[in-house]
Amino acid sequence: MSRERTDAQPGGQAAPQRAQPRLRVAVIDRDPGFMQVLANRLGTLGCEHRALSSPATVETLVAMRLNALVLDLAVIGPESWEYLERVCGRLPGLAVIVCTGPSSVAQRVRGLRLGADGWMTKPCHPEELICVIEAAVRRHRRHELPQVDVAATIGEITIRPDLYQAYVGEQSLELTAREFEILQLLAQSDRVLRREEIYERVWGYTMAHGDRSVDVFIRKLRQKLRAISPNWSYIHTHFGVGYRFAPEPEELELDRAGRAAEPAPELPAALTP
Amino acid sequence: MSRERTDAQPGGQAAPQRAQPRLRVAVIDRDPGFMQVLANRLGTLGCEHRALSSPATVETLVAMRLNALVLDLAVIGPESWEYLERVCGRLPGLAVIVCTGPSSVAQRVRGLRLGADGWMTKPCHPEELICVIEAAVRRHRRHELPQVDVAATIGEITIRPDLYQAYVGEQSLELTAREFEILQLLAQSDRVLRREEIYERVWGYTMAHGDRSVDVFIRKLRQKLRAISPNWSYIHTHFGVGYRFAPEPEELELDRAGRAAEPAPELPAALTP
DNA sequence: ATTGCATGTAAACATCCTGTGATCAGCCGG
DNA sequence: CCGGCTGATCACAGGATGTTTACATGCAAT
Repeated sequence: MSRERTDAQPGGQAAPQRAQPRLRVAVIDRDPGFMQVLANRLGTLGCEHRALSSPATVETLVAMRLNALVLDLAVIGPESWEYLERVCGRLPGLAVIVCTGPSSVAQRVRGLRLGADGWMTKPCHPEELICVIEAAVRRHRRHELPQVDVAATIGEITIRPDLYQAYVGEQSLELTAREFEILQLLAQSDRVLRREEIYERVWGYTMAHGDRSVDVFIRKLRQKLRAISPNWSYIHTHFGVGYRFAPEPEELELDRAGRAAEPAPELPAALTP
Repeated sequence: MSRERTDAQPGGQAAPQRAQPRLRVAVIDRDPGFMQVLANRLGTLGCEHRALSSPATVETLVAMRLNALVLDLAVIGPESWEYLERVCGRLPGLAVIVCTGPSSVAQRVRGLRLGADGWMTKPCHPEELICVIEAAVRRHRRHELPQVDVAATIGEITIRPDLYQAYVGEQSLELTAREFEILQLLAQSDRVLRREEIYERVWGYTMAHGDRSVDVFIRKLRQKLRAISPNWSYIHTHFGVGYRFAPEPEELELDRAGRAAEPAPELPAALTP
């Protein structure tokens, strides 16, 4: 049997233009005039912005939950390349624009290769810089899952993004915020998700090697799911790979001989010859 | 039957990284020298590239299944803005880089607002342009994988990258992660693969001399394949060389005289349906 | 046919992966 | 300030997986 969903996602996007959360931008620079003008303009556009006159630690940047970072390498000093690399490596979802004084082709190439999304040479027009930021963020945003705000029922579980909670009938699963986000992500994907993928999408930055957080949350989810909806299994482990969400009624019936393992869910479209 | 496959993967590591299909880039420009240099460099990087000296229709661009488009507005002429808008609107997944002569801030702002992902001013260094292309494409690719991983059926078995598993009909082969990766790699290649090659692509590093791991896994694969799909043979040994994947119905009846061995698979030709 | 490798097969062994429970630190409202 | 809740991290155990070894078999060249 195929999984039942009450609300199909709108195939093409378009329709549910949900108000996008305001852009969060940080600027690491020291030119007061430039910062002032930029701040004004960003404010007008409705961005939350923050100005820093010295490099922030990666952890700080993570905590700020930014969409974009504008960076003058001159402020960072000699270790600016490592800094850039660290930030881009740890926050793959962050749009990083280097905005700095005159540079050589080699420097620009290096910066972009390390993960920067754009490079503006000072002096530059604030409006143009803002456009570059917007262009970079636009790209990043496209990859966020088309957050569907409509409720969906899968198996016995109803997911209510508007309430940040899941239910079986009237009964709440009492999920915490993070638990809910993981459940929602899994339920939206029809495939095996690797831990790194889950972590990156939910936590917003790259998973450290050996981190078990995802496992622990999966366990909590299973616990709550099992408690409220026994004789269904929802989250399946793919050993050495990751987890996959698929509601399946418990087979009370035992193995007829070699047990046929779970059949392959049918393919989405009519691909394949 | 037509097997669909992607182009050979660019060498490089494998295990943690997923194999990415080659980049497809088109350039609309008229400067022969510039095009030449760019083409060389793109070729070296393993990109498929195509040069156009006049604007292509949106339909044409769609048909080319591009990842990135480099565009000199001067080539388009007066209606370049509408053209840019049309292309960006219709192909939101395409990275568009405008690479054109001197311009005003207002023009660059306009271009970026219309949806361009980057703006390079000519004359520019080809390497820098390429970095900008890569930066623009980078994010698009990050989560685009599910598209690429289409299921393929070869012989009796169906390979489902989204589930990290292979099936015959509804029945799973119960492959482990590594077994699946090897099967997938073999099935994607239409040629004999040396052990070292297999090892390097799947394990991600160089095979130690005398390591038999690949053999052992091939054995396990054959075992599972035979169990679930008898009277087909899939993995063929090339003595002193390596292994080759090719589904072949078992010949029950034997040799007419010297028996013609397996007929040579038709030559590559322009494969694909 | 005989010899030297290359490969197939099977089992023992070592390692890694995951599930689980417990503990600890930070945050917020009372 | 405290208590309750959430999320991070740890240690351990059991099982699944991957690696290595040893021996049997098969191929190719002398």
